[in-house]
Amino acid sequence: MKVLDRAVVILNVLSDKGIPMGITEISEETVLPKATTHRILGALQENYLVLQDRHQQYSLGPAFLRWAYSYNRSRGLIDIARPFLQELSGKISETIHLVIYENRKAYYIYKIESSHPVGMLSRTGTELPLYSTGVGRAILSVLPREDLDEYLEKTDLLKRTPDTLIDRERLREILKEFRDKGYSEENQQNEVGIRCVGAAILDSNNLPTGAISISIPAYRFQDKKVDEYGMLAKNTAELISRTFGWSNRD
Amino acid sequence: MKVLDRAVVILNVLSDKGIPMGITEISEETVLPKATTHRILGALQENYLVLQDRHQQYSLGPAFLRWAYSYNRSRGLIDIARPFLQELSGKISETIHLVIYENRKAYYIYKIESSHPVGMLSRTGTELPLYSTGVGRAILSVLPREDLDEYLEKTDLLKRTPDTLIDRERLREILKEFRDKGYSEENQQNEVGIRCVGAAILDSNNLPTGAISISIPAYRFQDKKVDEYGMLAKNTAELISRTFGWSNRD
DNA sequence: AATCTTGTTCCATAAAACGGAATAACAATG
DNA sequence: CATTGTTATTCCGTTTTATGGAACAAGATT
Repeated sequence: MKVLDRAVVILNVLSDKGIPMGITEISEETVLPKATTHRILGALQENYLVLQDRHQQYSLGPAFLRWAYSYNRSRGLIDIARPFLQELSGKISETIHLVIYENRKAYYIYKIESSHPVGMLSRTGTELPLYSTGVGRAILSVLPREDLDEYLEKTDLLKRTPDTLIDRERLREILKEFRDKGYSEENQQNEVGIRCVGAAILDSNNLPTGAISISIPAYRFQDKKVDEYGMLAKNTAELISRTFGWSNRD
Repeated sequence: MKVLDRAVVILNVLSDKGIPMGITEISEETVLPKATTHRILGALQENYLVLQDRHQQYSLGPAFLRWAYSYNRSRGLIDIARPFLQELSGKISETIHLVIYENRKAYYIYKIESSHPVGMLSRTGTELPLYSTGVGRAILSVLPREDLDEYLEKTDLLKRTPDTLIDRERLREILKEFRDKGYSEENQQNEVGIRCVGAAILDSNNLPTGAISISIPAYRFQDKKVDEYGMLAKNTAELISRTFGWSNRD
């Protein structure tokens, strides 16, 4: 795949130089024929990967901001969160999930199994319900009012288990409680036999960028343990949030 | 230059999704044959533009960080503007946008949301319409006559909302008014429910190098407030322009 | 006005991309 | 554990596309 490699070389040269370059300079630096350089630059320009100013000087374009931002979000979150989840996993030997909240949807991106071994990306890409999962509820609980309104309006609440709460007003109430407590709960709302606590990860804008949860078989997750685990989730999420740029609640 | 265009499409799909994707999903989303998708992804991977995890899921690679950094550095606009926007954000707790005007096109590059910097935007890199946005109108209003003529000639004015003004002559008139006042306005021209004021950032040649805007939900942006916010935008843009080399209007 | 430098276009040729279809690897199911 | 349904990867003859030397054009410099 020659064109692509060459395009990358050109972009790297532009990036290294840092200031706008003429086509001759680029073609010398990349050791590519001028005609070829010209053609590739033209294609790059059409895609806003490079810009050409009024003196025919080329420089990198703004498209990279978008891609870099995206890279930072997904990859960055895992890298930042991993050590904290490892630590949490040392204290409790239970299943821990990390999800990313992107485009108003949540996806699993990382998982630590109840035994210490680490499982990666079990079923990435499958969107998971916000109203019935620990992670989802944690995210909903910290959402701005308008966003929550929109979510509740557009979403069908389905009985995923016999216990699933599908009353919108009641859901609002418990989300309010979760927000105050700093962690969310869920008892066999999404899957029979599984009980969860969760907490949201916030960015510098106080918006949720993801969430973590601790999942335990319901039969051995007694009520009296909920607060203990909930606070663990809350504290871990807070540490991750800090590293992620979050500074203070409200 | 087909491969390049297709590669860009693939990267955009990955970027929009935000999380790792399988090759089938990518090929469906991009409407490219699977074999082709596979080949291009392979080439991208060799250049570290995409990463493939152990479950054959692709995501954007770290190469973009380097390019985005370089882009930002060369365009010092953000750095210059940031403190002034911060200051403005302290006075009003509303959403503030910074755009760069480059090659006759405008792009969002920075945003502050109710006094919390958001930084790079996910939508950065996508061109935004000049005739219907606050920032765009601010830029058009200070353009030399010939440039405006050319813009109006070459651009299709589309009804982006029911209210969008698509009459060229009328547009000319209000741009003239904006130029005299020093700030632009826009009421639900680009997005229903959003009302803006904007002001252009000028360089030493008196040409627009960018613009800023204040966006407020239309229902609480009363007419009587427009001039107050407009002047704030104007004054802030003027301070940035000065630091950017601009000396005096006309 | 002449000359040098840099950017752009041409076009026959060679090379690279194409994509339908076969195959292989994996996961889910019964 | 065999079977079925998915999803990823490889193959390869064909078509399209990129190639780059050279001619040309546009500025800049002398």
